[in-house]
Amino acid sequence: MASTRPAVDKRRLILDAAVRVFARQGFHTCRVSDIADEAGVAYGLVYHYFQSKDEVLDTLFLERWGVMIEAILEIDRREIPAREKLQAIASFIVDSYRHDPDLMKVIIVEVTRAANSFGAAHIGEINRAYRLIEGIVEQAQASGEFRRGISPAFAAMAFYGAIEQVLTGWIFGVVDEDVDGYDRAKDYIVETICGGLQQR
Amino acid sequence: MASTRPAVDKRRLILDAAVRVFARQGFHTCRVSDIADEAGVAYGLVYHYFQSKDEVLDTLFLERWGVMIEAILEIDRREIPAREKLQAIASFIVDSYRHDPDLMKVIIVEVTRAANSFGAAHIGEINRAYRLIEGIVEQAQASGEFRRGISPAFAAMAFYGAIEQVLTGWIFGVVDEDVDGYDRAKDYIVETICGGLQQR
DNA sequence: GCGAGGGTTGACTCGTCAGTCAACTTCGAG
DNA sequence: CTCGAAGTTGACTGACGAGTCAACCCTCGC
Repeated sequence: MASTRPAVDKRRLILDAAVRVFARQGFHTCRVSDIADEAGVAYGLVYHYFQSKDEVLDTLFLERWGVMIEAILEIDRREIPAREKLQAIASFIVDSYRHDPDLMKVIIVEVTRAANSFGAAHIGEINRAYRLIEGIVEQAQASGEFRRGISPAFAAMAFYGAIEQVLTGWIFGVVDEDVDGYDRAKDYIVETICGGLQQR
Repeated sequence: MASTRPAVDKRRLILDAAVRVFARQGFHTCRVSDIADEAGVAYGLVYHYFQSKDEVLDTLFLERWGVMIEAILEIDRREIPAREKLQAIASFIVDSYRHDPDLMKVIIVEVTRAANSFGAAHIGEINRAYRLIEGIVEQAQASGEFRRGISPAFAAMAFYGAIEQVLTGWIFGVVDEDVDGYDRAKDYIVETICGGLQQR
């Protein structure tokens, strides 16, 4: 019963507190002391576990983005139509938001879309996700499931951009998030990107 | 010949310099003195024309966003199919980027997608644009040009999100911007959103 | 040529905050 | 019980940068 680890993982406590603080105030406008206060630990402890304020956000991003990349890879391995793969990816991302809106808000607002600071630093990781989606579209075009003539790279951007925009709508609070709203959103996104808006 | 105005409009000079500085360094990481240096004016002059650093960015955003809203309104007045309206809007936004990439970068990165700072402040203006696009989709669904079953609000987000994502690709420098790249991009976006990826 | 008002200057103030560090506490091993 | 290492504390420092302000310079009307 005597565990060699401390009862509570303070490092985790700090990371979780940072998510809430970054989501509430934004990375640039919050102070490190806000994170420490929120976590209920001393100021200095943040610097015991992390080299800098930046490293806290880096850690949060890399942790979560890694999980997402893994999920996309797993989905891509399945033997299902491309449309269902895209549906599964949209589902995963929307569910990530449903499960932890603060974390997704931080990742999107402070990293994925921050061209001058963290976005530039993690551009490689971000691109890996795009390219995986691109690959799915490419293969579907080769197999005849998707029509040719639309660049897979642009299709991937349109798809991912549509998802992020919907999340942004929730983040900004301009779209209501009722109970079934999340599942409807997934369907609308996939239906728009795969099926198109036009009458057929 | 004797103009009552000074030969050069220093206020304009400051705004234009701010665009370059914000684009290069980001709003939070640049100093007011960087703007003054870039404009070739004294530090204090920035505060002669603007109440605060924030007001400089607010001004840039409101100026440009107003022009865009006007453009969308004008396009919406035309008697053309919805698809062509969307094409014209995509065209306008992409051309805005082509004409002044720095300004568009600043508006997207620092305002449109900044949920905690300027985005929240200008949420009303940002929403006006979404709702205009939403209206176009709604009308097209009523007229039978677009199929029903996709929420116009989500369609608008998907459309606008796709555009912003492509611009973001250019901003991050992950998509090459060759001469005809801009026009191809417009077509891909509209073709994806209106026609869909799937084989028909 | 003189005075007034707007335009322009940049040194300075003053608050803020990331990061440091020396001291204290906890706990397990011997 | 004792020692040491790891975990934890928070007061302090040093840099930095937004915003102020008093003085300076034009130019134009009289």
